Amino acid sequence: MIKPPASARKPGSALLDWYDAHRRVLPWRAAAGERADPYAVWLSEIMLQQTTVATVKGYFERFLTRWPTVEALAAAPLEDVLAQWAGLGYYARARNLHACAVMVARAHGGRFPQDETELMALPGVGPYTAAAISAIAFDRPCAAVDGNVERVATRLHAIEAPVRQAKPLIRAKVEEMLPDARAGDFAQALMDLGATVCTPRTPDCGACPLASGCVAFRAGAAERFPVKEKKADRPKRRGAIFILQRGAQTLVTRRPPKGLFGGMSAFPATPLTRDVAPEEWLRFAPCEAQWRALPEPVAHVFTHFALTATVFIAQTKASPQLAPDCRWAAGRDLGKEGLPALMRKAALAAGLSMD
DNA sequence: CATCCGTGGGG
DNA sequence: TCCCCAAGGAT
Repeated sequence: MIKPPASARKPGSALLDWYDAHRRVLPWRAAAGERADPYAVWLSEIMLQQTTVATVKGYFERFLTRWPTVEALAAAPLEDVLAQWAGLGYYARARNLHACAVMVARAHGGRFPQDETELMALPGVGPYTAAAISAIAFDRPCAAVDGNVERVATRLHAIEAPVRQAKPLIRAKVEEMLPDARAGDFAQALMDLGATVCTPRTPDCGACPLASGCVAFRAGAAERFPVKEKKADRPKRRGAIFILQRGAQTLVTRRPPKGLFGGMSAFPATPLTRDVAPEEWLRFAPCEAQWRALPEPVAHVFTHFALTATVFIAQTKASPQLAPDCRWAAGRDLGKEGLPALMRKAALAAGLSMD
């Protein structure tokens, strides 16, 4: 069959041709012409929220190996899921992941809904993820608008308004592009294009299948889009982390179910979202002990603040009075505790082996 | 609706 | 060093 020249066809068609030639091979992505497992699509989409492909790959493989089905994941203790998620960040995603698995397994008979609106009712599934699952797993014509697609769309139409306000317009523009068939491929093509060609800094417009219709490119100003709002400056905060050892054991706590590191295993610490002056640090120690501060604090940058945490270490022989959410972790199991990256940094600074 | 919520890599 | 950001969602 002879295809008409790309210029005479819908832009979505040129994009699909490009996708057939340049699509990325990713662990959660089905082979060309095959449909992906909805469970794998959902799992990958949750992990990929605000997280790079390179970082997600390993986590995705480990999750899928350990919990091959949504029923298996639903049957797992939340603590196991959180431990497996440790290091990925945004831990509410892991809590919602588990809650969503339970909901799908119990209320939906183990099958993910195909409809965008029904998907959005699931924990951790918002407008983008619902559209992505519906399109990729079920080939429904939904506009999955993520950061990549926002960038592509704002360039195509030279949208000057800050993306924050332009979201409805962007979605409308993407919906206009939706093809009659291959909705899943189209959604992934738009994201691949944004990730590999229509990149934030130096887009490769010469390789772009949509360049001929791109207003920003014709103006020689692709890099100017999307227009961004000013970012608030990151406040600096101080705090302390307490590592108490009893023989080969190390004291860990369970963080409260919400907030920073919600539900995660961690070392006792000052309230990390507050700036706590050095004079007050020892008030937050889990017990009385000969606390010794490491000479170099641990620096850790969160989305909305930068933390400098002094690490205190102490040994104890007796069994001190401890808060009820504390427990002793075997030294050789500390690596399996599933500690957030900050806590792992602290452990390494203290010379603990994390294997 | 602005804020909260992690982390690691690249320019 | 610093800043940006990467397949956002919940509240």
